[in-house]
Amino acid sequence: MPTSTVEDYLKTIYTEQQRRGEQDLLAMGVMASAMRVTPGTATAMVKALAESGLVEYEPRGGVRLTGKGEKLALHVLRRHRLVELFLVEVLGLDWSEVDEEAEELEHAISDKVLEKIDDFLGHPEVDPHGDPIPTAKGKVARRALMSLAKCDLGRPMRVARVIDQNAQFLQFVDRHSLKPGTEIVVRSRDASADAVAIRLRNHPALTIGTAAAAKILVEAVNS
Amino acid sequence: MPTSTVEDYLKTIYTEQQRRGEQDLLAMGVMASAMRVTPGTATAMVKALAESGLVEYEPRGGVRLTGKGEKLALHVLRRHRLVELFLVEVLGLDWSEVDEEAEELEHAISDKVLEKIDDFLGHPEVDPHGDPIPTAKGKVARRALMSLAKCDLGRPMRVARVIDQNAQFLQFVDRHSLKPGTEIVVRSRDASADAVAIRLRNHPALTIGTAAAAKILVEAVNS
DNA sequence: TCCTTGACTTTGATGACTCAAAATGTACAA
DNA sequence: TTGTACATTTTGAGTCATCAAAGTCAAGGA
Repeated sequence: MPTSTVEDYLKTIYTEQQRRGEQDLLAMGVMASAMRVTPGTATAMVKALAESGLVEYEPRGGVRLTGKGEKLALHVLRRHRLVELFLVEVLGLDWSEVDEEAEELEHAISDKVLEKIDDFLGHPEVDPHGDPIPTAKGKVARRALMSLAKCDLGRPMRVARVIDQNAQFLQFVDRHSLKPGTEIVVRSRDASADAVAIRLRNHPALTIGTAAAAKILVEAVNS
Repeated sequence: MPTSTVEDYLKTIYTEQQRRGEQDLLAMGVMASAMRVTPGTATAMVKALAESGLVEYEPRGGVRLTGKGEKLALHVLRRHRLVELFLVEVLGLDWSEVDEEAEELEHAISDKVLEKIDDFLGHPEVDPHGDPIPTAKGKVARRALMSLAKCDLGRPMRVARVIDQNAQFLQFVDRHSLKPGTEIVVRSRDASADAVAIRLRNHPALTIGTAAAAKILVEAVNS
């Protein structure tokens, strides 16, 4: 019976932690802006989470999840991602809008319904954006992915994950057929121009900025 | 952006109003117990709803929905009932458990998802219990139904609606194949025994109490 | 008419979550 | 060493929904 606010804080700590590498402690300023609350609010909430044993909090240091907190965060993430996939696959929503919808639904879905959805979808491993879906036991499949900003040049790759839930960006990705599953080759990079030139089968050449390229993760095509 | 509490109060006022005939004003005591809060809480909330123009409140008289309040109540009911049907039809939950699930989901579903569900289900008119699903515009199809406690004796009827969300009762109804759609004949009633004897094709004779019979609504089989 | 009873309302408090703004701590630059 | 700038924490306050318990009203019986 954690409140949905608590669930949101834990989810945010987990995902921010992932996003910023392993820096261990997450600063309160980052917390506050990720949660879109004032710094004072973040401090207060994090202290409360620490009281509940869900996080460890070091004053003026930052916050990190405990085992218990991570378990709950992963459960929330499982709900979020299964719901996203369900909305896309079954109800036909666009992948750019399901994050927002799932934001609410993830707090309202019981375990029973969740597992029905999981069965219905055939126990998928990733959501529509390529984000891994934690198992009911809290295991997350790890994949070694590279971004378009860093992968080998000239080598055939496949888009595996897009790390940005912004609807605008997702629509851009879709318009250029860069959704997970697409095969792609990075032709060249130009650091000065901050640009990455890519090529897709049956598509005109495309050049995107490094920041955008960094948000598109690929894996080597093994064949 | 009404809170889910507000939505629950409005839904309760609407359904209680329906249940108790047209008595116009709903007493605060009824409100309080239907919402499972103390009388003081009900009074306070109803006053707040009156401030928002969703209900009319007469101190020591009771409460009734305004047009605006009824519209919102019907929208909540639409969400609730479409979700129930979806859970039964698509995810395969038992009809005895979907009311509880929908209780949460009804507050988390956007209009966009709701209409996708409605499309997916083919614009159904009733939920798994036979309760009418209001249209997006707030129209409720009215049907002239009789309960097993009052309908004609010996005449073929079809179960159309079961007015009780209690899981135990719904399971009982299911066990005896009395779900909506089933054809049924009331053989006799015995006021002293408080009993109603019924018969279904391919089933042993069954006698149920008047209170249970009153919760099962039927319509004449027209053929 | 008066009193009792039961329904209802008011009052004072609480818990969760939030903000604004004041206070504090810290790290780096001079 | 001493400021100062900036991140963080603290403080005081507000909203929403709730309860417990005290207060009030109104209707019917004596």
